[in-house]
Amino acid sequence: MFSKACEYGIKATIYIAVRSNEDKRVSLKGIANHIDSPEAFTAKILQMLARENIILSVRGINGGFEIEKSRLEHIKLADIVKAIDGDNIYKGCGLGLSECNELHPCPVHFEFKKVRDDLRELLETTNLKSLAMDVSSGVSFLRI
Amino acid sequence: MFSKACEYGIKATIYIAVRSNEDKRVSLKGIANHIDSPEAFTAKILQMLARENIILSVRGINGGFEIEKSRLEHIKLADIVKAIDGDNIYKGCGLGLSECNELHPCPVHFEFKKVRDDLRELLETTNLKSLAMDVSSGVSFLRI
DNA sequence: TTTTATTCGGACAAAAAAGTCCTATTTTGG
DNA sequence: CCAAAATAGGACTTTTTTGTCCGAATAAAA
Ligand code: FES
Ligand code: FES
Repeated sequence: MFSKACEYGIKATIYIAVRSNEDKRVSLKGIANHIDSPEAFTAKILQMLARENIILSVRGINGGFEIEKSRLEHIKLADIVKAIDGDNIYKGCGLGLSECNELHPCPVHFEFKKVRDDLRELLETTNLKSLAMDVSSGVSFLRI
Repeated sequence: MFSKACEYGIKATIYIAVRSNEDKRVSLKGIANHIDSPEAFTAKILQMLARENIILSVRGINGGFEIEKSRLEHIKLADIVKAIDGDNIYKGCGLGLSECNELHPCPVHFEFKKVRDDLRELLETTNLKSLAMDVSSGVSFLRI
């Protein structure tokens, strides 16, 4: 469904959100440990997210990653997915035709489109704050 | 969503179904042309599908691929996807946790599960015959 | 000012997915 | 039987994804 990079990106961002909500900044090492991801690879993904202004990175001692608290509920899962995997999952044809086009549909188009639109809806409406709250309260988990 | 191999596999199988429904057997070359896929790579995928008894392969002159007409409506998209990509798309966690478990859910589990189950439903209920009919009647297309 | 803890970024390495090529095998028509 | 036409399958190559390493840049603390 999502690439590994995107999975790590989502989990990392949620973890940063959890800690930012407690006014804590978190280091790469802390992130990689909490989401159980390869550290150096995670660094690359965090760089992408920082360049896209989804997270904020701070260099030097006591540096790390954070997200402005007030933005938490405005950042959607879709922002992260789009930054890492692009929007093919929303827009692309499920059978790989060059474009998904109602007027030239592939055999699964009409059924597939529903599922894809539900996924898009999910990603576009789910915000970081609620995801972070669930993790904080032990309702959901980022690893194992 | 699906691997390239799986996309080719689905399209190839639908095309074989179209022709089988007209009591024709079709060659690798014919398939690759009609679904616009790399021939040698498509051959590998057809071998997999033949080993899984989803399609029937016939060697030698006038050989090719076919599907028993009476089976067309009993073969589901899910059979093809499972044979090529496995069942991770049905069963796996959307964020890559080692397993998708209600009792230890990832942050997107409850929303994601709905979409995933809809996809599973779609794949498990869509049969080859109806897909082939749509292509035959010009309602849907296998290439471009 | 120096040391230390941190991210950044480029180059590299490994693994997986996608794709190619060639020979062997099978089948049928001549 | 022999030649031709087809799939089977193993070895190989290319591309993409995933992952590692290390030095440079930065910022705070000592
Ligand atoms: S054309 Fe294939 S999903 Fe729309
Ligand atoms: S635990 Fe992640 S989708 Fe179920």
